[in-house]
Amino acid sequence: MTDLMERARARVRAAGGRMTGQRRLILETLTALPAHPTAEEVHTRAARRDPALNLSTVYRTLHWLEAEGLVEPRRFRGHGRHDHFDLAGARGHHHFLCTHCHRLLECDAPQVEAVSRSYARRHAVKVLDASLVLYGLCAECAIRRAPVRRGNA
Amino acid sequence: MTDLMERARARVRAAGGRMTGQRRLILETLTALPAHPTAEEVHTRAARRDPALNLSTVYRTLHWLEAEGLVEPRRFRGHGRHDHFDLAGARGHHHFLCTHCHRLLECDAPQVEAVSRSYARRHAVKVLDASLVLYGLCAECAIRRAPVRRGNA
DNA sequence: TCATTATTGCAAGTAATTTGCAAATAGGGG
DNA sequence: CCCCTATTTGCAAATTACTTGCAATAATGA
Repeated sequence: MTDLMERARARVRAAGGRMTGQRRLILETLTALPAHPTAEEVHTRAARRDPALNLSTVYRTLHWLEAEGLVEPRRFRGHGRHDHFDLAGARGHHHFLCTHCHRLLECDAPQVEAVSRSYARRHAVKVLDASLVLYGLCAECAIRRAPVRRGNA
Repeated sequence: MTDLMERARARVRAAGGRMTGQRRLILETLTALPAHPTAEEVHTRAARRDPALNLSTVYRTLHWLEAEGLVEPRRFRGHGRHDHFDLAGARGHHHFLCTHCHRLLECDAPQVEAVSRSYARRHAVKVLDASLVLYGLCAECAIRRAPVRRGNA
């Protein structure tokens, strides 16, 4: 059905693995859930459909997806010590994190590609991936919460 | 002496706290050590001068520095579950991480400032900080390890 | 259907970090 | 310079987030 499911199925076959109900459920949950869930969040949500699903299975599946390059673990400021799992898509997948409400948004920043190329050229390195995280106040918080005051008597 | 030390001293006074020998030692260690040490690394190095220094004191001091905005905890791919502590400097402090040797380098990418402004304008948000991490092969690894092959019979 | 072997659930284990608490000590007041 | 008191420390135990061993379960190919 989903792209993720298809890709995962292909990897399973290729490796002589098995597409179990748990894996299917976790994959569906991953596409249903908002981006960047933690393993806990995936588990909690998936457990609504299969209460017997174990948290270790979620971790194991997530790690397997990571090894297959379909998912990428990340950690964001202000979100404790939890790993968040990001569907690994094309390059140029960036984030905006509101330092007030801690909302985490996907963010387009196509210029990052050029920044990488520029850096690679200047330092003779090979850049394979890039991740930009912007921190600030989201539109809502920027309104509700007066931004930094300019000059003040 | 160092900027970090001075700034820390100021915060201590402002909060009616105390500048203990341990704090001084940890601050000096932070400036002496290469960038991004883990708490363990700070502790191991500092313990050369004060073997009685406890790891929890290092953690506590690091968290205090974090609260004061002088240091920033980060986690990098391929570096396990350890937090690395980055001296929080000016904006525009970015990183290059070699996916082969796991070397972590500071990286200049002045254009990020412009990317942030552009994003802020387009999405009506306020961007306060930005962090770019580039992944790839550092100069040495790019040589030793043949990069991705172009066309092949 | 059956055998094979990947995958799961469970419970115990780890590693990094945090916390409670009594002992130690910085730094202001005298 | 010494004392007083609140801040900080060291230690050990606790917690958190994640991992692993192993016997039971179940997905596939024959």
